[in-house]
This record gives sequence, structure tokens and C-alpha cells, in this order.
Amino acid sequence: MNLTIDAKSPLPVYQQVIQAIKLEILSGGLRDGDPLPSIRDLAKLLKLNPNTVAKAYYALEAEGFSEGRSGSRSRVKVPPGRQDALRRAMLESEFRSFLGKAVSLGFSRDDVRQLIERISQ
Amino acid sequence: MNLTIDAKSPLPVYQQVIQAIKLEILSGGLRDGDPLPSIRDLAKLLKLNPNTVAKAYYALEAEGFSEGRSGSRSRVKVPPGRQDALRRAMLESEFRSFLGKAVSLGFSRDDVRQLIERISQ
DNA sequence: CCAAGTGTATTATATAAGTGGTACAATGAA
DNA sequence: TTCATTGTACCACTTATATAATACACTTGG
Repeated sequence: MNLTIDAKSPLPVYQQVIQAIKLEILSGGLRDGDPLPSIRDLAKLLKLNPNTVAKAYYALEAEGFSEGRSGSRSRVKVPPGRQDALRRAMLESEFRSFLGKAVSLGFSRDDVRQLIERISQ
Repeated sequence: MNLTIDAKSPLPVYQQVIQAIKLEILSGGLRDGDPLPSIRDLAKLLKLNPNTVAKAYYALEAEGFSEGRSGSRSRVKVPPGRQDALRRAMLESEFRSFLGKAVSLGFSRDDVRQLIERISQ
């Protein structure tokens, strides 16, 4: 898992953990049934308080991305097929968000098209 | 000015005010020298405490987007030409951010290209 | 001039968010 | 069974946010 925490980010640390694990699940790095790192291990690795990591795990479970039981490692819970659907939905959502910002900035469809062609080469 | 405040947003209210005014400046709705609404007026309009709006104005001034003097309305301070440069830089930054997320999700350049064509029609 | 309106500053309070420390019961391997 | 490891729960502390109530000095229009 590629986890990097930015303490100076306005985004709370525990939410950064959530995002990182979610991303790992959506991208396919973590699959259904895979165990997550133990709360204490991950906390030690990221130099965080175990409670902070626990908070992230709790949120992930509440969103249905994992399942935890006392005494056993939390495991990823993502029905097969759901992962790819979520992954595509996320990409589309991000692009629509970008488009919305572009419009708010007063750019036209053509302006955006030109930028994309220039950046993407 | 199109200002809408979402009290339930995780983003603090005063930062929402900052973003909204910045966006208005970058999009050209507020130009160099234009007066901002008075702190008290804007607070009444948004049903916020004047202190909250003042905090946003203070931040805007610290970032160089406005200038305030006691007794007179704060005024937008954006050197001509700078606005358009900022506007374009913002668009490009947003797109690169989107591209980064797409890559993190494991999508290829072609995947992204297809999505853009489909969404943009 | 003068009074209304302006940004700025100060102090106080209440609430929520974030983090830290500790204890507990359940799990699972030896 | 034993015991280290696990997720969970609870309490405490600090910080950020938002509101509130004033006060002050400056600008501007009449």
C-alpha cells in the first residue's frame, strides 16, 4: 500500500487514510477479502495515534468498504464487479467536477477542449 | 455575486466565503478596484456573524486579492493581466489534478480520452 | 464640520473536530 | 488452554470554528 500522510494538509489525517485505502480498493490493489493492516501496525508505520487509524477504519466499515471484528484483522468487503463500477463512477465524477470548475471560471467548451489537447499531447 | 453557503459542508464557512470571492475575481465578475460588499452587509445577507466575514476578508487581503482600509470599503486588488493568468493557471492545475486521480485509479491515457469524448459529446 | 458607515481589533463563550492514552473482550495460532 | 494480537470503547486534552458583544479610528457624503 502506498500511503503518504501530509500533516500540513487541511484535510484531516484520518480522512487522508480513508481516501488512500479507498483508492487502493478502487484501483484494485486491495481486493475483496484481503486483510487490511492492523490498526496498530498502520499507526506505527504512519507515526499516528492508533485511534486516528481506528477512526478511519470505522468510517470505511460504515461506508461498506470493509468489515472488522475484535480479535481478527479487518477485511476488505467489495462485491466482485462493484469495484470496477465504483472505479468508473469515480473517474466520471472527478471529470464532471473539473468541468464544473472550468465553467465557473468562465471557460467555454472549446477552451477546455484546447487545454486538454495541449496537456494530453 | 453568487454566494451560497453550505453550513453542512466540511469546509469552514469563512473558507467558503474566501473561495466564492476568489472565484468571482478569477472569473472576471469582480475586477481590479471594484469594492467588495461591506462586511456587515455581507454578514447580514449570508446570515453570518460579521466576524466570520471579516476573517474571510482578512485572508483575502493576506493573499493579495484585496485591500482594506478602515472607513472605506475593501477593494479588489488584481493587477490587469494577472487575473487572466491566474484563471488559466487554475484551470490547468485542476485538470492536472484530475489526470493524477485518473492515473491513481489505474486508468490509461486512452481510457481518459474516451471518457472525455463521451462526456463532452 | 459631522454623522453614518467602514475595516480592524479585542475579549469571551460554546461547540465540534482531531488527536492521544488506556482498558477491555474477542479472535486465532501455538 | 494460553497468550499475543486484534478491533472496539471510553475518557481527556488541544485546537479550530463560529458566534457574540463591544470598541476604536478612519473615510466619505451631505
